[in-house]
Amino acid sequence: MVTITDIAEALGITPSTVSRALAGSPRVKEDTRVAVLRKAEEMGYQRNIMAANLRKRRSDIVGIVVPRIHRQFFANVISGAESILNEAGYNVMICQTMEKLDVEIKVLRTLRNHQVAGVLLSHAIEARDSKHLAALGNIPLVQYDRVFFDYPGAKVVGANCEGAFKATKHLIESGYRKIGTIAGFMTSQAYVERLAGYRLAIESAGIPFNPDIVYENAIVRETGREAALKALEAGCDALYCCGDFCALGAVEALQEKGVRIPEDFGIVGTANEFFTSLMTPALTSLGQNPYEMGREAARAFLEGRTDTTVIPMELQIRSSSIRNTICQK
Amino acid sequence: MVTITDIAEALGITPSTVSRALAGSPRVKEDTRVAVLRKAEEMGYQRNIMAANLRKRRSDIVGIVVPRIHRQFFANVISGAESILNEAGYNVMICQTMEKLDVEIKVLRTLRNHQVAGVLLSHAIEARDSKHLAALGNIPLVQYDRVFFDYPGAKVVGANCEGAFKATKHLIESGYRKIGTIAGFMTSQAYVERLAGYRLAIESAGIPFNPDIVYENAIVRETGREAALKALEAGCDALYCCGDFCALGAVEALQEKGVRIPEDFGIVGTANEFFTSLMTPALTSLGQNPYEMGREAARAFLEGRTDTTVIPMELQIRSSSIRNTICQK
DNA sequence: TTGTATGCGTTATCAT
DNA sequence: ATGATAACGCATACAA
Repeated sequence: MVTITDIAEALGITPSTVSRALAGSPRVKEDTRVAVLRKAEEMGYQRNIMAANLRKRRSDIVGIVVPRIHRQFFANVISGAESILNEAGYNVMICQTMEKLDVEIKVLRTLRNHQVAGVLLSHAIEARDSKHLAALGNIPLVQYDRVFFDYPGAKVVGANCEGAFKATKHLIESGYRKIGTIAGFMTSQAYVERLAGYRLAIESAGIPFNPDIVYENAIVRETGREAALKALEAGCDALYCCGDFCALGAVEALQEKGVRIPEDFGIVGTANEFFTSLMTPALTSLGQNPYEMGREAARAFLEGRTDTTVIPMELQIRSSSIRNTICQK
Repeated sequence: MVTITDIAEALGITPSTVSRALAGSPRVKEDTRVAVLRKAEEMGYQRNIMAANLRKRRSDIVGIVVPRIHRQFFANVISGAESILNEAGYNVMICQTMEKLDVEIKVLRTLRNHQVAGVLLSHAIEARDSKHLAALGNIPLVQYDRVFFDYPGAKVVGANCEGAFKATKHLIESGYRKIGTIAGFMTSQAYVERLAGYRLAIESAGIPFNPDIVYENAIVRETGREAALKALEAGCDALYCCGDFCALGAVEALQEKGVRIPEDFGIVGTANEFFTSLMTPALTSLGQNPYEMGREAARAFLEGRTDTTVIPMELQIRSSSIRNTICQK
């Protein structure tokens, strides 16, 4: 393992100068700079990142915390963030919380112990408040997607309210009459806002908001099934779903009951996961631009922002929400 | 930031003893051990991993290199590996190569510079040989899924030959006659073996192997489409596909041509991605047990193995390869 | 522009 | 069982 001292000796100068030359400091003569660079190359020098980090009391790693890596949404956020961070010379450490609070706490402690340069976080469903985030100390934190607004610092969120409004309005315009919603967990602001957007669309259309057809705490396939069956019993003919997995469950449960989609019942999901386009019928879904969200979160960290950035959401209209012409009349 | 020196001073002992106590060394009296532990807890001590790693000349991080995080297969490998490594006190650094050789080289250099404890790698498609792996120096390497057999060290692979054999045999038993294969890249041993398994099944059934209906270099959706159209023209009535994405492309291209699946044409994919169960018809796929593969790769690292572990593959039979009774006659 | 001196926090070797 | 001391490789404040 060749060190800056080795290079210094080979060149008859001191490690300090080598260090400066390697760091591109202006306080070093051009000649010696090129000499150092060439020698370093020649000797196969590789900077010891540990030593540098210890000295600087900060690592070159940025932690990215996601609930689950399996979701296309988060995989895309990661890729987006990585694209920006790598360019800026940072490396990325990806951590999954599996939606569990205790894992999230453990993960944050690990990142803190590693003295990472920053953390991009979308909290676990189980995390009901922001208390545990303080464990990061003064490490810059950017919250994305699922954020706690009461915690200071940069945030990058989707236009949840606006998006859910568009999605619900689309269902209304498709001719559905009694539109319920699978609403997720009210402990998370993102879901609260989606519900608000849903409500706004409903009321804007002159329909009274009916809390009986708001199905909270559902987000996965199985709970989506249960919610859909309740909605059917309550006389609904459409559902705006806060996620694609619960929407999938809803579609399956309804189809098993002989309900035709979209003729009898309209469904819209959220996230625009890859599988939605392969379902029968293909699922209309509210896309969240995760790649762009990841890039924005990374930029927010790099620029030391403390404000909130909103990423637009786009409704990808497919078959599950379009009544055929006969029904539309 | 509280250090072992702080704890030592508070207790009137030396940093050495504190270090030993914290490390659980047997060379320290029980009383002082508990005293140190309690004091550390009380003062909110967090070990500085940088310093420890610098001193030990080795980090507590294991690098996991994947071509793309988006694939369910790799997401599951990661989760499996993580489950074992976290338990053993390691942290994980996930790196995507995007299937590019230059990115893979860069990533390996980064991991080396970080002096990671080990690397689990599935190489990029673009990597045609193992030359660049030497850049890791003496960092333990475990190759998984896509491996170079000419490079020494531990390997964890799927039972590709056996799996492809089962998949192809299944198509034969379903009554298909002219079975081609979308075969992937012959630069990768995994695909070579799948092709071998396919051939073995074909020949075991007394059918002569026909290289004209082997479609190489296809692996993504679009190339799968192209291969399927060629297969159709060549008179095939079934395809064993080395991946699920090329199988998806094949299904789509055939359906657009009015070919009915499975009645007219049988398809089997590989990897058992989530979306395969949602397609119409649902895609039969050869599952690779990625979670288990990740766990085995992690164990291979922990135990310092240098052999090859084979993970069985399981055929998940769905609609795309089962002819209805009328056709079967 | 370069050199000198020091310390980042830990672990390991040696001595006691 | 504990202490003293050095070293891991680098970066910076200060001196020249």
